[in-house]
Amino acid sequence: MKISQKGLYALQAMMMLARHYNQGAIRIRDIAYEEDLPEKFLELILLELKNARIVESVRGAKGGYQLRREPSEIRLSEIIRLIDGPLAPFGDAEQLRSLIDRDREHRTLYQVFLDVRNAAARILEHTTLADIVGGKGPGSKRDQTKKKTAEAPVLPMVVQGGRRREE
Amino acid sequence: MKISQKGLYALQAMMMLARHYNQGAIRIRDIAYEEDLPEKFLELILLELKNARIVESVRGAKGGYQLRREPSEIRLSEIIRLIDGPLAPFGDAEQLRSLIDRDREHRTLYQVFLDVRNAAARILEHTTLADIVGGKGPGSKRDQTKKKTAEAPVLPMVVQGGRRREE
DNA sequence: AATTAACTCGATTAGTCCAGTAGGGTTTTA
DNA sequence: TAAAACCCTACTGGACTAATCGAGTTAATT
Repeated sequence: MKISQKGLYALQAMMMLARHYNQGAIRIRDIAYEEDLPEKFLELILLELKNARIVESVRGAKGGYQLRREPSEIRLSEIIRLIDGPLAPFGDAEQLRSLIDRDREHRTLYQVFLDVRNAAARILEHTTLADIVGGKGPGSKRDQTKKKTAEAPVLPMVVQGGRRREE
Repeated sequence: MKISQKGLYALQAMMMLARHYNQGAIRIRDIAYEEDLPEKFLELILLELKNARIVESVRGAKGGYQLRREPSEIRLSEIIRLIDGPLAPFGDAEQLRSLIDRDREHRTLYQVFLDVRNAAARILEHTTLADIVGGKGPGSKRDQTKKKTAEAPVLPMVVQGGRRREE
């Protein structure tokens, strides 16, 4: 999974909206100015987020954009999937599972790809906007203490013969 | 990090060379045929792998390609970095660390990116060709125990009436 | 020595994606 | 009704992807 410039812009804009949650709609221009993003490009991005029902717009004078849900209810994975596609490093999870079933020669390789996508998913599904804006709320799991690595050990162990293995 | 078609070809070719380790050089044509890869394209890929000193070539009649090291000494991360670049989902690890230091507004976001790249690195640095071809080999530090664990689904994944995306 | 198998490598190409711009159109508020 | 703001389609230059082509070099075999 690759996060594009556009994906980064989307996340930055969403972080800003999360910081101003419940303070009314914010104009594209203000988001663009404060986050230093190209205004017209941002417009496109917010439109996509609106169509995905993650944000909502208020038209007319005094209009702008705001989140449709609490920041703690918006996962980073949702935004990234929308803008940049599946989390897997190759194809998507569904496809990888199918290849693991069907392609005997390469299933171990695809299993590694799936492990990588699961590791990414584990992080991005559990991190919400609230977690990264110093936000409120339950639903958040990230602890604020400083440590180098937060994730559970992931040891890839491929047993020849397509044996199942631990997470 | 995104693995391209070219990256997949590289990994497949390397798996094949690993399976025939110590059996002499193998012709591009044979690799292409057995793995069903475009021959001329594969030629380019093997050239890159040769310049990176991961494989070596034998010229002339009876020539071909072979690994320069044991399969257990070749990590998937090495091949992927060569063909498809850094493992991080955005930029590279170095750059992310720098952004975490310098960009106060977004450091939490970049920290998540770095967590994702570390999770991927943890897997890909520890998985070698030997691990995925059922090879011989010690040399890799994965533990040989197998535990039966039924697939851990990451999260039920809540879709709020939004656009459907696979994965 | 000639032949031939095989790698080497620069050039080219069609298609797609990325990042961003342009410019009207529509809706709402004052 | 006029201004503010979002809505939406179209376009573009550049980079990247996935190849292909073809001439050149090297080495083994006859």
